[in-house]
Amino acid sequence: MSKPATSTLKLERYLPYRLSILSNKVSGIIAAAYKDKFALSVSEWRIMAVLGEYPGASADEVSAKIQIEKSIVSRALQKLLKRHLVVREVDLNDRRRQNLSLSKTGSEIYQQIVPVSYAYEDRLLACLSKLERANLDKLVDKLYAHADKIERLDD
Amino acid sequence: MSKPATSTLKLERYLPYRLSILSNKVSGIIAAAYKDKFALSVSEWRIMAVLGEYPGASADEVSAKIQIEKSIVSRALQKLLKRHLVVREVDLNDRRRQNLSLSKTGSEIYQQIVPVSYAYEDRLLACLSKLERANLDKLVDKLYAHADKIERLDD
DNA sequence: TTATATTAGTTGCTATCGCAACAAATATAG
DNA sequence: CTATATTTGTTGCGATAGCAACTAATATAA
Repeated sequence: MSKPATSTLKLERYLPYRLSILSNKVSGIIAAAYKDKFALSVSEWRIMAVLGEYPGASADEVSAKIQIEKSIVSRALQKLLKRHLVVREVDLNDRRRQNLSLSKTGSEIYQQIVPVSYAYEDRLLACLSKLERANLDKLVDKLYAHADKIERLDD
Repeated sequence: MSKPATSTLKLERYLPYRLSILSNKVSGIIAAAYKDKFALSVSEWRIMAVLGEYPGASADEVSAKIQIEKSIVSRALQKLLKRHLVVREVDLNDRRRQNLSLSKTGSEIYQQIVPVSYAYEDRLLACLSKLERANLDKLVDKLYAHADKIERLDD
């Protein structure tokens, strides 16, 4: 039996769409919390998160890590620097490079946000069993790696 | 054993972040295809997708369906109307409302995009077994429903 | 050395986002 | 009926996104 000449797309069952809605919903909830409690956008918070994990990273490394365009990282950094949440110093071995890290205040805020973030994750994952969580993790990893491959093929 | 006073967030293992990266990657790949082949943004395509499934929907209904702010829908519609991909007519029973549907040209483009969209989905899901796909579907559904609940609690 | 290419980061520009204010039509309350 | 509230859709405006051009520093090649 051949396919009908005219078909429709069931948006609600279409995985790319479903991922996008789910991700926006989840990010939206957390973004609101960050914004309310710490006056940070998701991008700003992610930059701080990278610097919490990798002190001394450069803007370029941050950009690559969180897959945010370097111009956006640059402007988000300007805000974080102005608020003295992040400090930077020119790398003496390579003066193009600027090493970034959380300031004392930045670290304190970071330390406050980490448990809040994990609490949101826990709350979100509360609907899944331990096995389901492990499965989800595996599936997302697989898709992630595979999407990377597709992306490279397309270029 | 109590938690250490200082902890870091492993961004790469943080589900909200992972979902966001995965979703952006997937959407980005498909967005590029829509843009190249049909000069449509993802929002524009989604509007067309809703109208393909539900001809006669109003802008508000489209907005609710795809969870895109009504101002964005309004402006995206202006473009689609200008390109004559969508037509609209004032509802005679309620003149606030405007019934939207794909034009003849719009339908033709829609018919071209549907298989392309499914092909991308297939290609993305090629890395998963049938069982894994079913699992993913179930997990996303669960998270989706649960995130909705969390969202409402927060308001 | 000098010329060229690459890399880090910033900035200009345009398009989009998303909230809030708004106008017009309709629904509801008194 | 009149006044008020709600609903649909548009628009103003500030914030953000993201491409591309740019500067400055470094690396590579001749």
